[in-house]
Order: sequence, then structure tokens, then C-alpha cells
Amino acid sequence: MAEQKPRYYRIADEIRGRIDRGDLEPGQQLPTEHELMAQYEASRNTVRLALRRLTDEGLVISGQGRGSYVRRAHVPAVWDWSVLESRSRHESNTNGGDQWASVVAESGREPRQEVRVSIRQPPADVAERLGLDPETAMTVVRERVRFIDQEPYALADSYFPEELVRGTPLMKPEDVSAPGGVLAQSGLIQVRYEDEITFRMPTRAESERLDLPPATPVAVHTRTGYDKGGKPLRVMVTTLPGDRHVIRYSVLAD
Amino acid sequence: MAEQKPRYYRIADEIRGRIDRGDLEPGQQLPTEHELMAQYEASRNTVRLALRRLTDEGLVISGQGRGSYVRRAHVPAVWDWSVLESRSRHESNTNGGDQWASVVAESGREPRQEVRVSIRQPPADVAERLGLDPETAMTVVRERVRFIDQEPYALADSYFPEELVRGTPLMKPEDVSAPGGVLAQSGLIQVRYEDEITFRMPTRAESERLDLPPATPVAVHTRTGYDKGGKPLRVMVTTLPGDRHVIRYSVLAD
DNA sequence: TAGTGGTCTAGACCACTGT
DNA sequence: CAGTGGTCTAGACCACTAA
Repeated sequence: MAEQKPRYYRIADEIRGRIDRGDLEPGQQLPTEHELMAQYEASRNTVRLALRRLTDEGLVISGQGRGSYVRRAHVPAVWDWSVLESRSRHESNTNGGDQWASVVAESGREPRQEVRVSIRQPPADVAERLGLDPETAMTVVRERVRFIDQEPYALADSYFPEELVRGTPLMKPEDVSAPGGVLAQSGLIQVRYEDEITFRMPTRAESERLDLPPATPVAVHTRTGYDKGGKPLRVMVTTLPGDRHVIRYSVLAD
Repeated sequence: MAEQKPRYYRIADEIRGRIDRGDLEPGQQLPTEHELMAQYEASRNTVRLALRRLTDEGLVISGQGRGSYVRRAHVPAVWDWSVLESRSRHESNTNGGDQWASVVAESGREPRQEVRVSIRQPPADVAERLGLDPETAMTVVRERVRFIDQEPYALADSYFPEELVRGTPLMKPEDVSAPGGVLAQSGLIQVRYEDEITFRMPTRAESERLDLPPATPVAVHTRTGYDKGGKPLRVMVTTLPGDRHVIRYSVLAD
């Protein structure tokens, strides 16, 4: 029985083995394509197919003119969705209302966010979660791009039914305080959240806005907030790159 | 200023546009590589680079001898981690103890799982979560591959400190009841869970065990269960393919 | 400027799918 | 069987990086 795997599979397997065994360490440069051609007696395209396999697995990263390197892990930002947005935390928070920013600042890193506010029709799935007619409903949309140490970390888009928040400070673009806080000040109190998480490859647009390296999936975290009567007040859609985030929950068994 | 994007970017953008606009519908066959070469006056490799971009985004799927097709969405299985493993659900569950199986069966699909039990050293991160010495500690490991309608859906590996579960039914391979249940019968009651979710591209091994299509990320859900005194009793690591799963949580604001 | 990876061409043969 | 995508070769030129 001869080996039936394609040549570039075997080249990739061999290099992956070197990485797994630690012969090639994170951050270390791989042999150049030219060297690999010689080592494996293969054409350049075949070598490149093998390297492509490894970059697709997130093991290798390469740059024009620089070479190929074993990929380093990021320092992940931990998002604890059981704690984030809790009112007790919010009240004790000193930096003007944004909880995300204070959590990041506590860890010694520098938060920044760009906010854009508009009024428009929500996407169909958001309308459904808010219990609105997708044809006619309008929502106030707050789109934020969140940066840590000047690098983009996440997209966070919040949707509020327009009729609920008319005339509140929410509609001023310069307001960057936590929506939970602003909502509460307007008498709209969220007592329960329904969170849904999906994960997939980024679209081209997300990839560019977040400056994502190849082979980086995103999680889409959709939080719907309800008031005491079970009426939905807000939907927040957060897009988190996989190489920079860990999502955490605490759950009490019943 | 002329557009300087590479040719295969523009070919990919053009085809992506046709898909986004609905000119090409899910399940529909794309033009053959030969036809695309003619349409865009490009070499075959260039056309293939463009198609590769689209398969990397999860938009297109291709098969040798069959052609390339616009990818269809899966029907996702919803995993509600607030409810799963709750004791109240467990007690009212009629099918012999496995909650996952009953949740799936309720939705009219056919669950099946392959279980393998062994005793061995845990990975370092699991040892740390269990508060064990990574050099010497032994754990009972239950590795399951879960299928729905004969297709692999998830990997679920549970780790128990060996000293805690010695002599319990947990160690019998044929036992497939929910670990929460078995633990409880041994007087080990989990009152709190810490869940952590990361998401990344699958390793080769995961990709093969789960028969994953290209461009399918996985979420790794790690649940650590604690008893009343805060002692860790169990770690469960679930590997979920992104094209078949939605993770859900309910959270009460405090 | 030398060396790297990125883009692109023009072929060839193979493996697999359908008819 | 004809037609598809998968693998592979042997070149060429370009864009970028670092010395």
C-alpha cells in the first residue's frame, strides 16, 4: 500500500509535527518557501499549498517580504457576561458610566471606543427579538467599535425601540455611558437577559473593520434585555474575534 | 487612481456579490472553473484562488467531480447551558438519565453517543481547574462523541478527580447517564458552574472526528462544577462545530 | 539592494461524479 | 464516457521588508 495522501498534505503534516513537538517555537521563522522546495523536492505552488493549510489552521502567519512564522497566541480579554452590566457594579463604577471601559482599565490596558448613533430600521432578526414589525419599526442604533491599546477588539451594536427612548440622552451621539445605566435613568429597567452565541467565519466587512488575521473566527453574542413584565427593551449584538476573547458565565444549579 | 486589488480579489468580490444579491441561491451550482476562466479571462489558478477565498468565508463548498455550490445553512442545535443539567429537569426526565439525549429526542431528532471511559492524567488546564497537581493527579475521563441523525455533532469530554469517584458507577463504560445525576447519587452535588467559551479553527484531529466542512470554526465550552464548599468536582469540555450550534444562556440582572 | 512572500500564467495528469 | 474539481510543475514578474 503506497501513501495516498497528496504531497502537500504530507509536507503540512511534517511541518505541523515540528511545531507540535516544539522544534519550531511560537514567533520563530519557518524555512523560506525556497528552502522548503529544496527540502521536500516540490514545486513552489505545492509548498505554498502546504503552508496555506497551516495558516488556515491558525498555526502559521506570513507576510509579504517578511517570511512565515509560527503564530503566537494573543492575550485574551475575558468577557464575563454574568457580571458585565450588573447594576451593583454599575453603581460603584467611577469612570462616567461605561462598564466595559472600566473593566478594561482595571486590567491596566487602555480602552477607547468610537460611537455612531442613528435611527433606522433594524435587521429582521433584531426586530423579531424586540417584538417589532420588521416592515415599519424604527430603532435607535448605537454602533460602537471598541479598541484596547489602539487595536480593534470588538463591534458592539445596540438597538432600542425608537418609541421607548424618544427624548432620552441615549439619542445624543456624544453620550457613551452604559446603555443599562441610561435606560435605568429613563425608568426602563432590565431584569433579565437572554443571550445567544453563534460562531462563524467573519464576513469581508468584519474582517476589515476588525483587522483580523486569517483563520480567525468570530463569535456573535446577542443579548436581549427584558423588563419586569417580559417586554424586550434592547438588543445588543457584539462581534468578538476568537483570537482575542474568552467568554465566561457563572451559573447556579437549581 | 486605479484599483490595485489583485485580480482574484475582484473575481471573488464579483461572485460574492452575485451570491449576496441572490443571483446565485443556496444550493445552486456556480459556473465551472473553466467557465469562470472564460468569463474573467484569467488562468485556472487565479480562478481557483478566488474560489478558495469564498470557501474560506464559508460561502461556497466544492467537491471533486461534482462542481462548486453556494453553501446551505445547517439547522442548528440549540444548547441552553442555563437549563441543561439542572436537577429539576433531570428528575423529570424519563429516558434513563441522559439529558442531552432527551433534549434532542424532544425535538424529533435521533440522538446517539459513543462513550469511552479511561483513567489517566488530565491535560494541564483541566488539572488546574480541578485544583490538582498536574504531575501526579489521575482523573476518570469520559469521552463522548455525540451524533444527531447519524451525523457527528459534538465532542464532550468529562474529567473527574479519580479519588472522588472511585467505586462509583461512573467508572463503568456502559453507563451513559448524565454525570450530574451519577455524581449526585454518590453524594457529590454541584451547586455552581463556571463556564468558559473560546472559539477557534479546529485542529486536524477535530476536523476529522467531526467531519467538518472547510471554514467551520469550533467553540470549546469548558464547564467546571463546584460543590457547596467551592470544591471543583468535575470539568466538562465540549467541542461544538459552528455550523451546527447555537449556545444560549438566561441571565438574571442583579 | 537582496531576499521574502504575493500574484499570475500555461500547461499536465489524476480522482471522482454523473450519465 | 465526458466533465468536474484536485494535485502538481516550471516558470515569470511584482510588492514589500529589512539590512
